[in-house]
Parts: sequence; structure tokens; C-alpha cells
Amino acid sequence: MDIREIARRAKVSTATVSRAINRVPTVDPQLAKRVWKVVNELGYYPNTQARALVLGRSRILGLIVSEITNPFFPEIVQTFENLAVKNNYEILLTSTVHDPKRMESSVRRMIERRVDGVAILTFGMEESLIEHLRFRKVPLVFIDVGPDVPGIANIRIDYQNGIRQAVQHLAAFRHSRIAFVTGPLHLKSALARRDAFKTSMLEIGLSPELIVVGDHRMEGGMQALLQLNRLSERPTAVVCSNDMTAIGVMREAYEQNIEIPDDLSVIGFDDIRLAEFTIPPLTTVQMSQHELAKIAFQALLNEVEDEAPSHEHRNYELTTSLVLRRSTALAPERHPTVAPKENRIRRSNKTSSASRP
Amino acid sequence: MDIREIARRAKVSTATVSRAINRVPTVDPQLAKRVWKVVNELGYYPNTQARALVLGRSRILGLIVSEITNPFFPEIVQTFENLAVKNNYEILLTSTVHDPKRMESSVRRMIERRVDGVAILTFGMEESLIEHLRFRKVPLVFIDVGPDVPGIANIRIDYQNGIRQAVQHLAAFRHSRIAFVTGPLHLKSALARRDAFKTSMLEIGLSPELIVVGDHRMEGGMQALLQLNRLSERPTAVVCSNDMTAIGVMREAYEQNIEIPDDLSVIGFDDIRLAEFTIPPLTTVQMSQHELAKIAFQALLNEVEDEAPSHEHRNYELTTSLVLRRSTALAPERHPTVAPKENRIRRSNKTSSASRP
DNA sequence: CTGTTTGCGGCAAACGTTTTCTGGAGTATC
DNA sequence: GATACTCCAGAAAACGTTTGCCGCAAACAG
Repeated sequence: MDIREIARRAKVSTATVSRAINRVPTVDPQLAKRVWKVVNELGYYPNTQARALVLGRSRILGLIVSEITNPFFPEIVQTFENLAVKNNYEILLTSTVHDPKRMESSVRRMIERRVDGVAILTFGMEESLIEHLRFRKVPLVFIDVGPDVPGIANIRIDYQNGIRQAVQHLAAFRHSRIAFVTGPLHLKSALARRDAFKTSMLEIGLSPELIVVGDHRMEGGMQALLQLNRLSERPTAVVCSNDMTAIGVMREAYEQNIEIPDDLSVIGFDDIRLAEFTIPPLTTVQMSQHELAKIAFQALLNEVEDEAPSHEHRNYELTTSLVLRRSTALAPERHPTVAPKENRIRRSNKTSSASRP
Repeated sequence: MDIREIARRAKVSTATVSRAINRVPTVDPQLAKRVWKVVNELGYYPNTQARALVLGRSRILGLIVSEITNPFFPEIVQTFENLAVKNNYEILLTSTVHDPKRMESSVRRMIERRVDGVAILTFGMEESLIEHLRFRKVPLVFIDVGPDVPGIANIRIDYQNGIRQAVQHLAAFRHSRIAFVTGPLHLKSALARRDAFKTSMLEIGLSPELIVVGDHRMEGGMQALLQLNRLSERPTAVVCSNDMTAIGVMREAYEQNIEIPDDLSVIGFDDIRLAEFTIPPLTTVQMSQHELAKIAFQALLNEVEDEAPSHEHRNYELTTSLVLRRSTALAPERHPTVAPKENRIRRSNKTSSASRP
């Protein structure tokens, strides 16, 4: 069932059907009604690919993420999709799963399907692949790490703000041995977070020496705490490069019978939805996924739909800030060790949460 | 840059270019090489929509999920995507977010983009919308609740097996007051789980009376435990209709200073990846998301690519089974109450985990 | 050497739309 | 009443592929 069928039944030309469907105002209301009647009767839906072929625009937006199974991304995908449907776009979602081969196929798929633009919301991406997209003049929006060239919108993330707040919050709780668990060191975003930590520590006269590397996954967090615990002088607080890491740390702490927050304060990064539901609820640096997706989509839409893109607002910024929950507390007063103790008295949540500022 | 450009530069016709690219064997290797050379030099990618237009197949598979932010789904999406790229398909992902309007637009988008098939992996879907797809002879695969008609593949889930194991596991731990937190009651899958619980309880002579309704989200789990705690005779164990609910229950237990598993045993359902990392790790009924996605994709591929679909293996089955972790323990011996106590002695994990079978 | 077969490349139609251009009918102007 | 203008519908080209069909050349048989 195609547009010709409709034309035949409505006794008009295909041109008129097309115009009626697209609500071109010059078509006679009488005819339009006739067309719409047939359209609805037959349940006709225009063929998008034929449309795309002649329009030269597919109304598909590419969205590249690292891996959808990382809880950070579903929220992004969801709001991105919401905005897409609202604007009559489809989204072509691909995940790189950190695999160069997949990144390549990802880009290839985008190009083959002739997407109108691509949001690269992944951490770490081959520079060369991006060239393919640039070469075809596909509008791009990057998170955080994009090259600073025309035709590419960038969302800069202000890691410093949130991480400084985190460090200062811990310092105010009289922690001085504060550790940091990084992400994979080949990720620019992970490095940026680590550097923000270093800066924030130095700023208040603490030495940022307790740094151990994780992998942005729960397993890495567990490993990291293990490693930290082998130290002679253990940290009393640890801030993590992302929430999954923090969850891993807490999980290992549970294993070791280390009480959080009484023995060890933990701070995450990202504020994934789950952070509110960990035990205890996780104090973390918020980097709003909703906001991020919104900015990314809007930026892309600007690039795609603006005939004459205003080359000024090509840079966007997302700020981060600490949200307090219950995984941090005053540093243990006595000896700063966190050796597991059997049969320790467990504090009630009520009291411990009452003692927070 | 199109196929004609390639043809011109390789000094052949577009037909030959097309054939070369699609590896039609009748084309002279000499010519083929010439074509490929130009293709690679120019970085030419065929236009998929033009291709789809003439082929009548879009090589896009629709995937409808409830909401991508529910941790149950990302795993599914991921393996579905993996399989898709492996078979040169694209996936069109839509989420219904439980909104009838969105379901409708979801189906509309599928049809407009002329998907070759749709996997409806959502719980609860308007029957009428599906008719639209059936009407257009779009191959469909359903999870769990699909109508039993030709042209529609169904994946039946054996809830009973896993839930029986859960109940019997608790009974073996001498629990007799076992509660169940359902999902939203308009979902067939939630009802099926509840019924499986009832059956399993009756089977061993326990009365399934402690049933409270949740919403398959963490909030619902928290509410549910609150409700259960208002009872004069409280349960010593609770099995939940999904893992998110269980996480909510555990979270509220933490709030109330109820120790899990010592005061209260908790069992989830789904075995999302996170279940391994809750505190304590969650004993839960596994319904493999990976397996589910694999079956769904394969079923769809059969429908789509088989010229003469073998109408026999139209029904697939996925079984469930209990995986033991650490959120269950022997029922508290004394009074079966779970009243919060201040300054309770906390057991070491080591001992409590050593005491498990 | 001629007639038949085989192999392979090119022409052109087709896929389902949008849109430019054209032309006809109706209306306004003098 | 003739001319000019406005308005709107239809004819047809275009978008970038694939593929059925045809024809040419080479190979082969007689």
C-alpha cells in the first residue's frame, strides 16, 4: 500500500496526497479531507526510507555509548529517546563495549544509515574514526573530550567543582588520609577526575598520595579496597571515580566487616539513580545524566536543523556538585585503622544520621 | 558520492559496481578489484535507504522494552545488539515507559521505518496495537504473554520452577511466615509470578496469605516492607516479584535496622547483574536476560529470513532457577518478630556465611 | 568457416516518496 | 469583454540503489 494507492482511491494525484499528508497549506481543505479519510481507512503510513531518499535527511540521530549495561547510560538513552520522539527523530543506538572493532562498526553503521548527526557520549574513542564522520560533514557532539574544531560541539564537564566539594566535605569531617580510586587510565575523563582530586587535595594542604587504579566497575572497586587495606596506614575515606566503583568498595567493605560510614567514608561520582538505594545511601558527586542528555540532544539539534549554525554557542558546560547522603561520617577519632573487629557494636542509623551536619 | 561516481571512476556501469560490492560471483575478478579500489579510495558506503527501498527489506529489527532504565533491560538490549551487528541488522529501540501513548508511537515508528520484525520484550502491551503489526504481516516475537496465533513466536517463561525452589529453600530454613511482594497487578507476568508463589506455598502446606502489592521498583519494595511491618505477626522471609523490589525491601530493612538475613530473609527475581553486589548479595531466581535476548533474536531471525517458516518450533521456553547468595538464613528461632533493636550485636559475615549449607 | 552456446557487462526499470514546473480554471482589473 | 493575475492540482523528474533482460564477444562444436 503506497501513496499511489491512496491517490487512486482519493481520486487525486500523488502530489496532492503528499502535500495533504505533510499539511502543506495550499491544498484545498476539501481534498485534504478526502485524502485523510482514505489514509485512515487503509491505515497508511508513509515509507520513511523513500522519504529520506528524496529529502536527503534520514531523521535518524546516532547515539554512541560505551556500554548500555553500565547504569550511567540507560538514563541518558532514555531522555535522549524522549527528546527524539518529541522531535520526530529516531535514534540509532550503538555501544562500543570498549572494543575498537565495535567502535569502527559503530561509525560505519552510522554512516551507512545516513544519520543526520551523532552524539558521542562515550569515554574514549578512536580519533581516526571520528575523522570519517567529520569528513562526511556529519554534525557531531562530544562529551568532554572532543577536539576543539569547527563543526563539532563540545560539552565540557566541570569535574573540579564537585570533586572539590567532596574533598572539602571529607576534610571538614576531619579526614586526612583520603584515598582516590581512579578509572581506567586511558580514559581522558578518568584522568580529569583524578587530577581534580589531586588539585583539591593540594589546595587544602593534603597530599594526594593514596591513589589506586580501578576500572569503573564494581570489581575494580572491590580490588581497590583490598589494595588499600594492605597499606600500613589505611585511609579513613575514599572517593571513587564513579559510582560503580564506590558500590564495589562498599561491597568489599561489607565482606571485610568494615562499617560504612563509621570506619570508612565513601564518596562516589556520577550520582546514578541507584546511589540513592545502596546501603548505606551513597554520598556522591552529581553529574546529571538527564541534563547531559538534554544538552547533547539540543546541541545536536542545533547543528542539524540550523541552516546557518551560529558558531558561537558551540561549547556547552555541565557542572558537578556534591550530594550528601549517608556514606560519609566523622573520621574515626582514635587510631586511624580500619582493622575488622568481630562483634562490634553497630550503631543505629538514627543516631548516625542525626550526627550529620 | 554515490554508486554512479564509483562507476564513472572505475569505468564500469553502476550495475557492475553494485554486483562487485555485493560480491556477486559472476563479476570478473579484474573488474571487481578495480571497483573495490575506487570504493576504498573514496570511502564510499552504500546508501542503506536506497537499498532498502528496492530490496523491500530494511534490515532493521524493532525492539520494544518497558523502560531502559530498569536494570533488567540493558542486558537484553546489549546482547540483542550484539547479535544484530553480527547479522548485519540494525536495531530500532523504543521504550514504552508504561505509557499507552508511547506504546502507540512506538508501534507507529516501527511501521514507518519498515522494520523487518519486532521483538516485544515488554510486560504489558495493548492488544490493539499489536494488531497493526500483525495486519502488516510483520514478524513478531513475544515474551511470555503473546497470543497463540500463527505468525507470532512466543517465549514462554517457566516461572514455577524457580519460585518453587525459592519457597522450598526458605521452608528448609524453617521459615513458615513467608510473604510475597507482587508487581503491578495489571501485568500478566506479575500475576504469573504471584500465582507461582501461591501454588508453591500450598504445595508444601503453607498458606500464601502474606501478599502485598508492589510496583517492580525500589520504592514499591520499601513501601511493601513498611506495610508488612505493621502486621502483628510479621514474616520472617519475603520473596519479591523482581530484584528491584528486593533491593527496596533491603533498603527499607536497613532503615528499620532489621538485619538481613538474620532477622529477615529476602529473595528476589530476575537475577540482574546488580544482585551480586547488593549488601548482602541477593539470593534470587534467575531468569537469564542473556538467554532471553538470544532466544528472542533467534526466533525473530527465523521468522524473518526463513522463506518457509517451519511452523513447528514457534514456541520457545525459558526456565528459571534459584541462585543462592547471602540474603537468606535460618529463620530466627525465638519470637518471629523483627522489631528494630538498638545496639544489637552484629554478627560477622564470616560466621553467618559459614553457617550456610 | 559458420552456427550455437556460454559468460558476463550494461541498459533501464523499479522501489515510494517530494517538489519543481506547468497549465488550467477562476477572479480581478481596465 | 479581453487581459492579467492568482491559486492550486497534476505531470514528471529526482533521490541511490538492485536486478531482469538483452546483447556482445569469446569459446566451442561441427
